[in-house]
Amino acid sequence: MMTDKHVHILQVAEALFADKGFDGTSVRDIAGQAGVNLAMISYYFGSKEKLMAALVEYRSNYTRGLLEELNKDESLTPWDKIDRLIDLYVDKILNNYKFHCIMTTHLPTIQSGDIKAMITDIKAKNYEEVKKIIQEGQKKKVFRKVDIELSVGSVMGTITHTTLSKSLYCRLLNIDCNDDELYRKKMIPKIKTHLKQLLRAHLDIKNQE
Amino acid sequence: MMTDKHVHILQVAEALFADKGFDGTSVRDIAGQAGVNLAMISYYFGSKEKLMAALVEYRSNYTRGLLEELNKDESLTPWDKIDRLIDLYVDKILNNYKFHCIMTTHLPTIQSGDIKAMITDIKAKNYEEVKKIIQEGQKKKVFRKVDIELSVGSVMGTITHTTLSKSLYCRLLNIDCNDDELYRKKMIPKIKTHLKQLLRAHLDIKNQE
DNA sequence: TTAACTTAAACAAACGTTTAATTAAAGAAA
DNA sequence: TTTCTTTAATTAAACGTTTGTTTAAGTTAA
Repeated sequence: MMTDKHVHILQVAEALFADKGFDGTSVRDIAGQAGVNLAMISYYFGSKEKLMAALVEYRSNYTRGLLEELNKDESLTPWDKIDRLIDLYVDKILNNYKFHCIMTTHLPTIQSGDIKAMITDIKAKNYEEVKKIIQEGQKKKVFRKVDIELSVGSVMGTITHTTLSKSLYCRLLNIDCNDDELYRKKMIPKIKTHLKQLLRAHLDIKNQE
Repeated sequence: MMTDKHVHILQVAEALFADKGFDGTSVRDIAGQAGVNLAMISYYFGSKEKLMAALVEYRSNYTRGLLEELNKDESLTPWDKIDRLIDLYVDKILNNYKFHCIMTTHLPTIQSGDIKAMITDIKAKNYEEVKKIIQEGQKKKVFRKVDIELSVGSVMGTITHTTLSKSLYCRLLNIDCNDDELYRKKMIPKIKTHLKQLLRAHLDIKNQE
């Protein structure tokens, strides 16, 4: 059972893991910052690794639902779906960038194969949903032939890059690196515009060569 | 002074950091795998963090030289330069992906501000070189107006994504995840083709809307 | 009264670093 | 070359912390 206290601990752990990494965060850090006794973490989750697994599961159930919903909507054109897809991912990642940092950067360092397989599963399933959108566009002769795996990779990679190289973009755009709110406010529309322009050129069947 | 032994330790540390992260790798691990005494790491580099700084410097001097050389070559058209740029980065990152993993994923977890600033500096300088290429193409009316920062980000992000989500791509392409050689052999041409197609559509002034 | 929750304290193991003793190498004087 | 001296390189052992986890006693709520 997941009480409010469980969730609170997960949220604190999330912020710490994102900031200092899995190994760089001690169970004492988490307990201290969450205001609970040290032993509660083991009592609640079993171990530090299982806490991580619980965090991943807690955060990952949400996205797939949104993707499946988007795919089912038959009133949308393929171009509409691409635009919504970009909006969805940019918002999701930049607004939960702490969790996203963990998923992309810190999880590979975890030695537990179980958790790694779990993540790959989640990514693969989300990828399949996006693939359907592109294939539908190709079937309707709106999109041209492209490398689907890497087209998805370019979208994900671009967004990830803006979270991983945040300090670089802050410097390029003259933003104070500690002002998260401002960074999101400036970057979210910028990334959306760029990705939509990029994919419009990339997918348009009129740009066939 | 950098002896062969220094370099050997750096290479061992690089592989371990890439695999298990900075905090996840102990100085004892490094010493053991490198076949040197534990105390030698402190004796040679001063501390674990300074070893990391030495590693970054050792690996980073190379790339900028290549970029500057590419930019000076006036016999190349902007499209040629884009193609060479992609070849350069894809080869560089996939062939040194261990180091690249450290740069992108593990370094943000290091608490030392000095090293972080060092990395941001390196990235910013490399970015400036790429920016010059795109601006030259725009000046010659070959490239259209695009978001330069994020266009570079899409290239870097795509390549990074293939190293960070290696296990996902292995599954999608039915490759044994442990066979690094095969992964590189299949992915390098695949990424190059995709990125060249992507940028051709993205940058071409004829696709102006 | 029973079960779930919470705690302070203790556990052994692993951590990065330092110490002090020893060996190897290099240079100068014989 | 040989011997002596000085510096550098290397080592095993120990340092004091911090790590994740467990224990056993205590509290709360049903």
